[in-house]
Amino acid sequence: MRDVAKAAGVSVATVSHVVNDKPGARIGDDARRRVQEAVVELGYRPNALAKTLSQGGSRFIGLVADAIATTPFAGQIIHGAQDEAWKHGYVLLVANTEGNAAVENDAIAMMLEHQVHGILYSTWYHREIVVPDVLQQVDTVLVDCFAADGEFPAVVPDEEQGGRTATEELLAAGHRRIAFINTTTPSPARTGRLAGYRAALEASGIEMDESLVFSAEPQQEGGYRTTPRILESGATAVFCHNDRVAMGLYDGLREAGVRVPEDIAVMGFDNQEVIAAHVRPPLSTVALPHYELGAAGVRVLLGLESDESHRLRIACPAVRRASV
Amino acid sequence: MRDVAKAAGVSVATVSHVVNDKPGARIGDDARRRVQEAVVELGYRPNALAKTLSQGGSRFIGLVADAIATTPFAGQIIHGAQDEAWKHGYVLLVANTEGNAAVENDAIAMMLEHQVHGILYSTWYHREIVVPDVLQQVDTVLVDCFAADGEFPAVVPDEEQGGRTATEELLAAGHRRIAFINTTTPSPARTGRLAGYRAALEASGIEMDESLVFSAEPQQEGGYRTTPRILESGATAVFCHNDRVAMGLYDGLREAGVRVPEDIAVMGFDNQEVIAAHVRPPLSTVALPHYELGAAGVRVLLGLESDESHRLRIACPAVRRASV
DNA sequence: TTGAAAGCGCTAACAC
DNA sequence: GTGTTAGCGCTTTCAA
Repeated sequence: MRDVAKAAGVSVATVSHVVNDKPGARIGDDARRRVQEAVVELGYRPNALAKTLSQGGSRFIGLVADAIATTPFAGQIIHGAQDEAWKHGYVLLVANTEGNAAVENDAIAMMLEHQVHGILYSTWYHREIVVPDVLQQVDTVLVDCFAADGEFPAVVPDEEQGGRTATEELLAAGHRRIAFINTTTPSPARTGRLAGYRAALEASGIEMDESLVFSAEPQQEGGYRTTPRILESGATAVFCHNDRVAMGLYDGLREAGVRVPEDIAVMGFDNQEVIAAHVRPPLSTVALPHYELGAAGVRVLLGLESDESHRLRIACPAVRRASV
Repeated sequence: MRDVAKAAGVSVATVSHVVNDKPGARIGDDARRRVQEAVVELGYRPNALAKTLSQGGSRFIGLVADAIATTPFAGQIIHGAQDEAWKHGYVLLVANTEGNAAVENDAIAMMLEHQVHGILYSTWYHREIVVPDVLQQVDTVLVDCFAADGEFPAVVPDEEQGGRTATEELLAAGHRRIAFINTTTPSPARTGRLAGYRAALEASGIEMDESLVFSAEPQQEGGYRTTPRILESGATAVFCHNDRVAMGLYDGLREAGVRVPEDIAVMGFDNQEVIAAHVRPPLSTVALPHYELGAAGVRVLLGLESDESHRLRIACPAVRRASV
């Protein structure tokens, strides 16, 4: 910057004013032009760190994720967070902890030392967590998770609406006898999606038949194993707790010679690209709004959006393909 | 830091020395203790940015990725890069461009302004690229991609060794008539894996039968459609260009009533978790070493590792499951 | 309309 | 052993 000033024959203060296009600064057209020329001439780039130091308060937002490597989900959260952060002139500092508490602490310490404006603490599936102590020291928003006492603002997927949506898709296709393969794992997803399923049936005036609700491990295996009972139940449509279960169900159905969607309609949940878009037939499902979760996270961190309840629920939209 | 100095009754220089545990600095036990107490007392955290400013040269490494959101692969590169960077006291600045050149330029500019030590430029699948101009201004290493003229150091998967490994797995299981479903897309993966397949057969003294090499789109659909021809070929084993093709082949095989691995063995490539580990039977495959790619990338960036050819090839290990 | 100078939090050379 | 001081690159009064 000094060099630029020298080259343009002005002071560093003037350079600062023109490169930042300071509002209340009257700079002569001539000086301004000379500075701009010098800038390109010398290939000058401001030093963001020095700027931060002198202004106090950086433009960093920290994002700590527990499973960047193992699922595509974290990637979408990062993507959403980053787009939104950039939009407001912030930059993401990402740390991957793979669930290790020590790493997590180091990561957060490192972020604090880098003067992050705030931290987004995210998990790869929606759940309740206990928040690490260090986070008390900094503005934090929970993404895809929440604290028991609600002491931190959180952004989560709207599981119930998602379950309702999935069921409604099936209802809209004319089905009345709709099975639901729920997960065996206690989680907001389990209770929320079930509540949504119930709500949708009720809204359609269909009486809930408990024998149509099954439990299975939330993997392919679970869906596969449930197939015989689905077939016996006389259901004409199945809402699966997630896409992987649906994939297992596909396997079972195929072995039994039952066609999708002609003989039975299938609805998934999660919209896991590699699976949903590419099984045969492509799976209709409900998307987990990871991108939006990340984006909304930075919005609440920056105070641009908020929710009285401290728990912002993001809608899970239906993704129609060919299994319904 | 001033506060700590005051509280401990010493100078800031002394504080600096003890918090950084400076080697050639003789500090009295007493003073050291007082400083440490003051540090915890006041909850002092060094300002990493100020440190950077004063030392010149930051501890940031930039990682620009083209598809964080759409594949789990980028996540693994990030993870590997981050672990390795941390090991050397560096921190990752991540930017996701989703292939958009403008975004990419902004991202790189932002990194430069943050004084990154260097940049890792990565793509989600192995390919040749033309490197953006800005990267001339900074130490760069290409990860999972390479420049035509080899002007930048690159770290890529060893496709040929991978193809050889996959074929050897099948050979080791006693197969002699091994089909290969290659991709239709020109790429290092296509030529490399084929070369590896050839090399493995040759090393086993098996004459190459060109009619056993098929071409298919690198998706489920491609694998599915190739099934009839595989069946006609009389092959007892199939090496698929990737896991998705294998997944499609599974579908075709199942419909034809052919069992894996009893009637035919299948080998994939990529080790795409969601697919490979969960199809039925679990798919044996060869892993793309994304984690290692990221880690090796920072190593060469930091000058810890290098390759005369400017193209470091990382091994693709076999992952044995139940399809062979 | 422009420039001088103080200060952001820290390190490093050197003096004491 | 420990303190003084001069920067690091920038912003921001305030004076000229």
